[in-house]
Amino acid sequence: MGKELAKTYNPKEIEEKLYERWCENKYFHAKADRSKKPFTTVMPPPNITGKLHMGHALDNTLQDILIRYKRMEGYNALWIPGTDHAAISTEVKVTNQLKEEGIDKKELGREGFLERTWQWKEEYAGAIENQLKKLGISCDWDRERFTMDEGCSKAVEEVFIRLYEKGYIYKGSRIINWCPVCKTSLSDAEVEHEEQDGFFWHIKYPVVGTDRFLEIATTRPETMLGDTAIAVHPDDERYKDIVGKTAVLPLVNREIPIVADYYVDKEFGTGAVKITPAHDPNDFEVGKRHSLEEINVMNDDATINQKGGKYAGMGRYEARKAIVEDLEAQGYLVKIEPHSHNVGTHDRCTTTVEPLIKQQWFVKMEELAKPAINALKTGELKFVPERFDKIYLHWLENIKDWCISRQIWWGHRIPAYYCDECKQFVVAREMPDTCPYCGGTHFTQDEDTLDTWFSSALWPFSTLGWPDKTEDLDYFYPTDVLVTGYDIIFFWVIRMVFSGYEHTGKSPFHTVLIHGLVRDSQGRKMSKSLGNGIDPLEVIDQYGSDALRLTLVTGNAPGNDMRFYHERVESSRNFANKVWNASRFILMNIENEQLTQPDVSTLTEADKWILSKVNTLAKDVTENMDKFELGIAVQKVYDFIWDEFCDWYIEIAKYRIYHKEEDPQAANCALWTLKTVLGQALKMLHPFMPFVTEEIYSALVPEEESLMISKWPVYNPEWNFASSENLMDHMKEVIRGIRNIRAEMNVENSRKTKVFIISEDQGLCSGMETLTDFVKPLMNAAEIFISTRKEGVGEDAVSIVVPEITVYLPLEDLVDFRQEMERLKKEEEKLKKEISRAEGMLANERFISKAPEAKVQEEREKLEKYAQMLKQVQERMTGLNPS
RNA sequence: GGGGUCUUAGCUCAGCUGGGAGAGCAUCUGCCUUACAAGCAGAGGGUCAUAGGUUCGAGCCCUAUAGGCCCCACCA
Repeated sequence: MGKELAKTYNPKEIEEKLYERWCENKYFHAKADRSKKPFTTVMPPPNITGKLHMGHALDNTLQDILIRYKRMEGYNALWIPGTDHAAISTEVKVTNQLKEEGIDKKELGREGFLERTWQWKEEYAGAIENQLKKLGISCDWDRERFTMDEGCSKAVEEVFIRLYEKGYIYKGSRIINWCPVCKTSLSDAEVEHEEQDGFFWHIKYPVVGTDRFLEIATTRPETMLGDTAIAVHPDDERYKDIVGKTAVLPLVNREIPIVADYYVDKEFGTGAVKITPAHDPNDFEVGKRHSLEEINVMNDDATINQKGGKYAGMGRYEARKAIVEDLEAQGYLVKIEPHSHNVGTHDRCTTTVEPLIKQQWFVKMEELAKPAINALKTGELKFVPERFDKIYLHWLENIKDWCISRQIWWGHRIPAYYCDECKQFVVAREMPDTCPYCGGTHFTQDEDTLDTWFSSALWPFSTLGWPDKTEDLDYFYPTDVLVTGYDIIFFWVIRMVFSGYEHTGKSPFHTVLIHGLVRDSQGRKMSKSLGNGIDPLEVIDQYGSDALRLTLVTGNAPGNDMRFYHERVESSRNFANKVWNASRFILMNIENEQLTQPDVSTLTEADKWILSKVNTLAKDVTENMDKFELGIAVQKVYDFIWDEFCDWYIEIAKYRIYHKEEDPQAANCALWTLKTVLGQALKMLHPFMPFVTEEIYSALVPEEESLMISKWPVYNPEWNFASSENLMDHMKEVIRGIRNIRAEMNVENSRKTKVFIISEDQGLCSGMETLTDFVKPLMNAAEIFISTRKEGVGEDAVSIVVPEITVYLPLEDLVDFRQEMERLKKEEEKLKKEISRAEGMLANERFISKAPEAKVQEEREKLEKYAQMLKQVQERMTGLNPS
């Protein structure tokens, strides 16, 4: 900060400069150091699919607040950044980019495509890094990682092999979710279910050997080409006699059995279900139970294959139409009913997923899930807020085997090698020399890659060097807190936890801090299709990084979604400016001053009051931070700075500053207090608004290296001044009362009055006496008289009653006795109401006996206070009475 | 079908373990008072969704109800 300080805070001038300075000085870098306690967190790696959105800004702001706070508290704070290769998402993006250039990815081939995708990665990871830097986040860039870098890839391979050797990974032919556009299998978590309007087609199947027909209802008539049975409920009287018989599949003319299975719901549809084991997960299970044939009638692109006879080559919806037409023509279609049902779609491309039977790799989940479930029950892991426990547990307790193989190129290739001779495979770290089954010497690696979450599941320890036993791993792991949105608990958090237990024997973190989504001003999800996304960079450009950060962390409870709109950022920006200007005032006045710490005895009541306040603030804010109540914490700092420090203390301190020549010692007290309190406040504000605070602090305390590595304030009982706080509370009441009356009576600002402050409390009087010079401008007073007895006040004064004090403002010509009486009557009424409320409570025996003593005492004191005030009001009314 | 969450000032939301309802924005009234008009001082504005219950005491805990949002689930 130079001598010429801008009147308004200009973030652009300082943000980049400060960030560079922090980086150059390696403040973000942490290395293992046994003399300090570590605090570790890993960044949820953003996907390299595009630029960051507001959700990332929130996620990283929260992490930065925590890490900066812990760093200032003296922890060896490590925050590991990185990006995720985002397998399918990225492959889709690159494929589309190629398509725009008129290139089919198959033309490029695997190697060419991967080369192209690595280029993409370089470009986007770089852009993401720049965005994060604009946000001011203090992660250790020296440790930046990527889920497909060498170390992470090594961890992935190691995990795959270990789980395979343990029997937890297996290859099997099962029904999986298939995306016909991406042409890959998907895990259950990647399928989104959405309600869609469709139809129920009722079709009748002739029962062989009878003249009966069996009517079934289906939402997907095209799958009938693969029907291998009809199922009814075993106890269904309607169908009991035909169980065991066969029916003829219309159009196909295949004879299929009628089986009984408890899966069927008698009440639903017609009570008879066509069974297509190859195209429906439930039917697949039924098929297994009854040893039914599995007929796959679809190709990978969801067109009908040659098993579908005349429909071969048609798309699934085209085939549906043709089949329905044929059924109708041949008299098998009974009716069509509208019906809405859930359709599974691929979360990355929204294509309707097709259940298909495929050879895939799976992770057996039952055993892995157990310690992850236990972690929550023993408290080794906790969610903030707690309600996400249930979501986590419910998912884990119902977990099914995880399909981990993907038929795409971008990802970690499965370390399984097939013998070219006997086709058996070997899972190994390297391509084997000879086949253990047939002695063959030529192998081909499995073409498939792994689910993207397979590598991110290892993120908390793969980034610290695992599987090697590194010093970093030993020192920084397990990490402490994971910050992420509730939308990826299933995908990611759960998988990190069970992976952590399986491979390191520990939960990868003890706390998961969950946040919600950032929505637009109307509460809608920000999305590309709606075009309602707000670019964090644009907001930073307009209002500054600190303003964006403050906006994201205030006025929102953990785990809840928030709405984002410009007015909120504006008010955050205004706060940054407020801090800037208050500091500017202080800096202007301490320039060229040799401030010394005054003896406590020379401090005024006002100084002690604000010092006491900031001291208590440190305690409160620390407590909130430790409970992850970041929004509450920053609110308290905000209120302190704006309401207490700026609006009261600075105003009170001005008198001594302006009279420095007359009393340099008094000025020293005021300036020292201003500097000290501002310093403390800046520290507490720093995790939230790092730039403006650092910039000011470096001017305020130039002898210190940097605010971000300074010590977090700690509560000190010696700086707690209860009586000063009490005195100032009264003084503020008096001033507010006077301002109030003046505004109400339209007294011009230029009209300074005498002020008489009357209180029976001698201590209060002498305390106030010490402040008179300071507060004169605040109450627009010409002179202040303080006394225990009412004297020298004429009746043509307005009175203001506050606890223990009556204030008189001689406003002669403005005083209307009738009006003054009215006002006092209203005041009297109010007090009487308060008194009767307190009396009512205290008259309640059960309140006296059951409520805590402190509460009862509190009510007694209130009663006393109001009674006293009532007396003051009534005395004044008698005085006013002309009689 | 199961679970979660929300309903508080005109708007957006806080309100920690139950002890006299808060903020920001907006509105109204004065102020360019030598840090700040991105500001200062003052004001108005709420049956805390509804109905019960627990309690000396409920915005907060319990049970229903209504409406909104979200997640999970194999009802063809």
